[in-house]
Amino acid sequence: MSEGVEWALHSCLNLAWIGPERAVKAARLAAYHELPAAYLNKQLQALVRAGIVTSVSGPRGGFRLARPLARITLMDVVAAIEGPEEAFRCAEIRQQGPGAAPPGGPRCAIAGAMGRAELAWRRELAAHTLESVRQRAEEQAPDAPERVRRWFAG
Amino acid sequence: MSEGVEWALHSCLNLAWIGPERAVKAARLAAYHELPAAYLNKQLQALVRAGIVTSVSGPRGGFRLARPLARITLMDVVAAIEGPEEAFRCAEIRQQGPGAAPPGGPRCAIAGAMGRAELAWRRELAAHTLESVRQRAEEQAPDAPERVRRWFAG
DNA sequence: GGTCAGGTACTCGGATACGGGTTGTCCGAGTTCCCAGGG
DNA sequence: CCCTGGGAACTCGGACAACCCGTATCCGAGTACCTGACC
Repeated sequence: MSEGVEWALHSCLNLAWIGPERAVKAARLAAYHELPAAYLNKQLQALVRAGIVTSVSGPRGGFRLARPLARITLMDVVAAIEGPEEAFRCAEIRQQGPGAAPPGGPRCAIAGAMGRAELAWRRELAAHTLESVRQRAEEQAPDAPERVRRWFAG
Repeated sequence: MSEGVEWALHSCLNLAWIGPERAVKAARLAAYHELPAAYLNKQLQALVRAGIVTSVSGPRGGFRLARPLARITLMDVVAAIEGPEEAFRCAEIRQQGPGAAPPGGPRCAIAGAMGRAELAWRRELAAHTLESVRQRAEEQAPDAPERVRRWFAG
């Protein structure tokens, strides 16, 4: 899986802690974790296309969350970065060569089983919102929100 | 995910239908679905290293299942081909840059949430054996075993 | 003093290179079978 | 006729290239702010 997913998730949490008052530019979000600024910008563009964050150009521009964390699931972010297609793409090789199965039949049993597993993964991702992740993070490190706010303010 | 997983799963089912009496060479397994023979051989080597199939060199050589389908899970095959490492590899970026979290603390909440989702995926894969997949496939196409056996015999 | 137009600086957005990993191919190591020769 | 040794053919196993996607970067499009002049 692309590491851009991890960057996007951390950036969303940071944006939430900073607050919706002002937009934050990509370079500053990147500097907080020493990431390549231009590349993080590219990932944030994907979040914009998915409607998770909004962007403003020009001075005082940057990114901010499009909706509260409670309405953003892990699945939303993963789908925005990785794309909507499934990880296990069945090429239907059973319909190739001498062993070709008659077309029009039911779905390949292998594809079905792999699909169910991937569905479990997606369900788990869709069941957890970033709000729950934030709560857990604040339980573990209660000073995290304040520290983020301070650094991005200065 | 590597498409070699799909090839390996189909090959295991075919090996089971052919029966453990004689070994089947990689080129013949590949021809059944018009796959590149040398590359399928490479994937089968991974299954050998994982102990899922056994190999014999020389004339009359080839591959055969190392144990019954009931003792081979989808997880076994995926781990053999894809490797044991997790798909979501947390680079711990929160410990880099000005926003570095104090080391030694609990695990990153994001990594935890993603890890739970991936665990659900792995649980689902580990819960289904190839035997259950075979049963389902035979329900959908009762003549599949006989067709496979015929083709590989001739 | 207030208003407006122009210029400037700043940031996102998409088009453009680079590198690592999956995909694909090849030849050598090892084994089995066949065959000829000898007892 | 039976046994044995050598050779040959066949298949796996790992080393070697090609292609593609994820990584990284850069410059142009668009916008807000500031400045200066004008009313």
